Amino acid sequence: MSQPDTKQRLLDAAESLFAAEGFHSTSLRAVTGKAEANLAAVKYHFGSKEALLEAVLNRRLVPLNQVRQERLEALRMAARQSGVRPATEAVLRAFIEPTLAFRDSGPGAEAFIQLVGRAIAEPDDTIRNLFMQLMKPLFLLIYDMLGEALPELSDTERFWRLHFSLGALSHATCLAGRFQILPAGVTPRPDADALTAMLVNFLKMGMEAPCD
Amino acid sequence: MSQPDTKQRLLDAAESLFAAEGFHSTSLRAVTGKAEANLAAVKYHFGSKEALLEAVLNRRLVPLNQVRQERLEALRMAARQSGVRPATEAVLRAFIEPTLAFRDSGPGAEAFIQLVGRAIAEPDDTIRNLFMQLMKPLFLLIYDMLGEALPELSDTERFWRLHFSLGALSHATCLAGRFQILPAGVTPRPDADALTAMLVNFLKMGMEAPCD
DNA sequence: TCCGCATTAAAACAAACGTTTGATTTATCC
DNA sequence: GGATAAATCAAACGTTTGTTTTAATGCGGA
Repeated sequence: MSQPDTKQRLLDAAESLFAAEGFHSTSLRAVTGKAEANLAAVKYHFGSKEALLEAVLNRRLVPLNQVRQERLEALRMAARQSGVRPATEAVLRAFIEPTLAFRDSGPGAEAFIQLVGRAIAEPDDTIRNLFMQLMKPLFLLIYDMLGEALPELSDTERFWRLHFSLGALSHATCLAGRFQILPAGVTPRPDADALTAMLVNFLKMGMEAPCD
Repeated sequence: MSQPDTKQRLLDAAESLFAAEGFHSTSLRAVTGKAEANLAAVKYHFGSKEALLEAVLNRRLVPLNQVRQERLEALRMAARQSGVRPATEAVLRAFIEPTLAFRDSGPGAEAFIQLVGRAIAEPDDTIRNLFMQLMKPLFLLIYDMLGEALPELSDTERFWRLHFSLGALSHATCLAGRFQILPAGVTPRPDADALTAMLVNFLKMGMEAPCD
């Protein structure tokens, strides 16, 4: 049980608890308890609770963002070489597919995606800035690519439609099967492919909606 | 400054602070300080911090939900009497229009809508259940009406598309102009009518997207 | 005026929090 | 194998938290 490093165990425990209970509601004693480590280990390995959160975010978000960025850049290159605009669906898929595929890559990853979904709406400025700083280049990139895919859209429309899409995505990932309300005949936990298909299909039409 | 009742001032202060800082991050001392009331007044008037949150939610959400429910019910009646299915756009508008109009009805209302946007993704089960219990009838109603508007949609598709829509709405209300990233040429704070138009226009197309 | 009730006020409660210290153990290298 | 550094540990730090108690205050009716 105690095979990985203490540092890794702390990251795993923090990831799981921050996702399930929220950052402020999770005590360091709960983290070190779950990680079977000493309370002071957090200060030794990270320095503070906030630095621990930063490490949790960095560990997974940097590689994930790199994948998403590569897919978007590849799309941009293909569009420039072929001379045709990138398809809206392809842009959305380049962002969403790696996100949900990563979510299904393990229990820690699923918790992390849930944590990220919450970070977007985080009230605490320090935490939200921590997250937004990591997301800003990617946000501007997909905002830019949507402008290439939909040049007739006004900046304001494009900005808000992107936020609507991010809201839909983060809500879908945040819920993580914890529905209070579940009507009959509903699949509560579709896998990554099924959810990606539904989400991209939905957002593509919204993105391409004509402006009144 | 201290004109309204202590009870009202506590509700106003709690609403504002819970929305801005989050429930767990807001201390009762901050609430009573802002309300210019004694700390023990919370226990006297409400009983506990959680009961204060419940009162904050009830004060505004019950009347707002009643308006939304009435508009949805009116739509259902009109559809039954005319024999034609309700329009998807009309169903969405019946829910979203009162929500955003209410948001613009005052600073307290805006904070409240922000608070509600957060409550959907709240990690704490007690809080989320508190909120979901108030929202459940309305959720089932709009889920039902979307089924009337889009009978060819599978239950799972309808369920998830509704959640995508709620995610987009809650994200848009939660942000409340607090953007970290704001590209040039973007209107950061559209009024209720403009945001409603953009949102309904976006979601209508997503809702009506053909299934593969 | 005096009584009774609703409200407010000050103070303290135990518990939990993030943080820090200093000693102890474990591992690494010469 | 002994010295040096890394890592872990128990314990306490001072604050802050929600809650509770008890006394004081304000106020309307007999």
